[in-house]
Amino acid sequence: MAATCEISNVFSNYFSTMYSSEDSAQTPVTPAATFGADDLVLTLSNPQMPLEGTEKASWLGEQPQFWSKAQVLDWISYQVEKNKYDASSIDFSRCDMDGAALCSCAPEELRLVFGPLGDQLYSQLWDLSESTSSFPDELSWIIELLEKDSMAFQDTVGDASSFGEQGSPFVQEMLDDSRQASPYYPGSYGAGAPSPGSSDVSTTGTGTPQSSHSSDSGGSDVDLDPTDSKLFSSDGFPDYKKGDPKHGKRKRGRPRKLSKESRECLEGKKSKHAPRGTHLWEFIRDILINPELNEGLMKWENRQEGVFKFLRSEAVAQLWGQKKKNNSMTYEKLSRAMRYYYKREILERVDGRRLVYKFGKNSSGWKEDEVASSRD
DNA sequence: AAAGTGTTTCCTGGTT
DNA sequence: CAACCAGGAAACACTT
Repeated sequence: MAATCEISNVFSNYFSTMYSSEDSAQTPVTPAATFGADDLVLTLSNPQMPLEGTEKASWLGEQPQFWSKAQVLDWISYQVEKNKYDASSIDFSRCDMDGAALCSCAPEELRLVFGPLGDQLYSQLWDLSESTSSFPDELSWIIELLEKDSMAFQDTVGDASSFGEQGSPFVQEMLDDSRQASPYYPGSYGAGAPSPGSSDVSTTGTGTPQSSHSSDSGGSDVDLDPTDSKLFSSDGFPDYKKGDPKHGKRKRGRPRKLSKESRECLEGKKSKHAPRGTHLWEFIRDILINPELNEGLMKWENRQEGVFKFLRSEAVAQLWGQKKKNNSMTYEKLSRAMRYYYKREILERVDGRRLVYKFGKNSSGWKEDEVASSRD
């Protein structure tokens, strides 16, 4: 039980860190601070990573050959940063190439453009081409993070979970605030969210912290400037889910959030992040096929048939929300999206059983043999 | 730029 | 009664 909690914490911590790195989009080049050892994990777990600044690592999980020019640049700057290399000696004018071009470079060419770093880049490129070919999702990152963080969490989890257990709105608010104030707050949600698992069900609906009324998908938390979010939380701007339903008929459908203008303004440039295969059903699948992580969140009812069940529906919804940078996600909404899968036969209906779904013929990657083969 | 896709948000009504 | 389930509608973020 405690273990379950910790795992969930780590898991959600993973997501929050991973996706909060996106928040760093608008931070001015933070000097590379304190990353320790493993680069991959660091990219995630240390959101301060100056890195490409826009996303966690746009190039990750994709084969270098398919990288766009932007991804190539991201990767290069990542490598520069990682190696503490003096970027001034790089001829960036010659970096204007896409992945295919990059991959076709001979080591000497790379050396020409990047100097001593060239060799490093060349071998990294090879590693990546090999590893990414079987890198369908972020699971291995979760695992790595788990390994790294589980230690640390042993210490902190006690405190963290006690926060959640109290479920004090103040604590929640604090956690939220601190996250607002510092998007890099590690484990922001990790500490607060999963424990809501205990409180989640009871506080459903209203339970959404909603400090920043979020805004799904794109570099969002960032969309709201601090003042706005203050407005939102205190006196609720559109405040759909806050408590005054009876007040004035809401319009049907999804309410507008921020104007595109302000969003673009804050996003600055082209932080176009490709959803890249991370759909809800894949997210669900990934939790399920990772027994070390899904404990307490979901379970297989019938592995062969692809029947599974939500154990902590709200907690899963929260995680999904984190992934989408939308902390007002609820199981109610998540389940609506799940129901859309019936028509597309990504899921099959399992009636009469609450919280139970079944993968359909248009889903993949969950069968045991598929999982096994993707693992090595 | 318009369409299409995949949600997200809301809502009404029914079931467990 | 709360928590779910079913779907319709419409808005939205992104991609094509």
